[in-house]
Amino acid sequence: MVIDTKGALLISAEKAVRSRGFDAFSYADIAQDVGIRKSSIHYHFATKAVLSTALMQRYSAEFMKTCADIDADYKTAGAQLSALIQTYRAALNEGQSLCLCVAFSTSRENLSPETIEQIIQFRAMMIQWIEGKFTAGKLDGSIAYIQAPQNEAVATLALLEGAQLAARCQESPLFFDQALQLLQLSIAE
Amino acid sequence: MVIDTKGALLISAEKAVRSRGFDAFSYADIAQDVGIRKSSIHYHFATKAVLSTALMQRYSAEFMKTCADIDADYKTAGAQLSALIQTYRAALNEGQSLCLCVAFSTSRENLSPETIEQIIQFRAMMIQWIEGKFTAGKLDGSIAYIQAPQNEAVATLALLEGAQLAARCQESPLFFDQALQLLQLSIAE
DNA sequence: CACTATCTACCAACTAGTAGGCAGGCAAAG
DNA sequence: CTTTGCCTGCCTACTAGTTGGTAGATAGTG
Repeated sequence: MVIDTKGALLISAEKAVRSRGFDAFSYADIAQDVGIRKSSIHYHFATKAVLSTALMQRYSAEFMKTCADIDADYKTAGAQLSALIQTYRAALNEGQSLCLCVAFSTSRENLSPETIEQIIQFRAMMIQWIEGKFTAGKLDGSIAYIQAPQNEAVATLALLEGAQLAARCQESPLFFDQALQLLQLSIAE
Repeated sequence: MVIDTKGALLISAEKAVRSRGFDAFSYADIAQDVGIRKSSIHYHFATKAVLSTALMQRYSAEFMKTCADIDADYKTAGAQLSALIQTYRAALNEGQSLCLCVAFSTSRENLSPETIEQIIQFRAMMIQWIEGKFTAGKLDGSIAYIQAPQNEAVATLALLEGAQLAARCQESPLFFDQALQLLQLSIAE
């Protein structure tokens, strides 16, 4: 076995949620994709809620790692923030998919409390990371002066997510680039 | 009959889509809400796709009217843009619902081509309206100077929609206000 | 023997959508 | 003025397909 079934299920489910949304993906879809029977999924993930939570947990952990990699690979706060924007742009997959967090957010009412809690924590983590970049950018001069780093961080996350939504709507990353252009311009790498 | 059934169905369906998402609302839900049998809906809207298109059409028309009202009620471009922000905030309904356009966007893959076309047109209309405010704001001095009105308009729509998503995530308009604060500050009413 | 991971064969509930009936209103024909 | 027939708007009863989930058997492995 090259990749374990549990992992394959998570990969398939994440793809499904990000491209079709939480309410529009079914066990049948990912079972076929992975190549096992629908009922066998329950061995790995007892309920859909358990799967969702595992999905968000994995996504959150991987994104934290991505952020850590960015911190290590880029020197200035501006370059780091710019790398995050590129990460969100790449996640778009030419307008085919969304950030898992965005895909989950619209389906809020049908999610388990645990999954919602993880989305909230993910957002909080992202806002904190972005805020850190604004604060650091003020010191190293790599980001144009910002008065309220926290509000600006919340706005930046909203902008990134909204831009993804816009790009997906038109199935083209053009709108993402347009929406992010002004933020990019305020960054001196 | 105080309100006709067709209208009642549209109202109920819009509420359902905006609070639960497109894929999570069913004919059974709105039938019960309106007080008729599930199958009777098909008399007014043959398929779900027809209903969706009607929904988006109505929404689009009403939003155009709202924009026209804003143009009539407020004098400066800054005040007009500010009124739009307030409209989006009110649509949040304390974090319970989203703009119909946002609610539809995540479910893109399951929508009919006609509905998608209408969403694209709605977005184009909004971007044009916002861009007009930035251009006018430059002239009447009610909005801080902006170099690229079109890109800024795309960014503003993305910010509004992303902020709605964020607020809904936490079921609180707080994040919406935080995200929009900086844009608000650049407006001198 | 026990454990892991999968299978087949179900289930009840729900999905959008269809077929055909029926009550009441309205309008033209007698 | 009444009869006839169509139209509107809803109904009951149904279909085929899908949903997440369960029960129990089975094959392979240590």
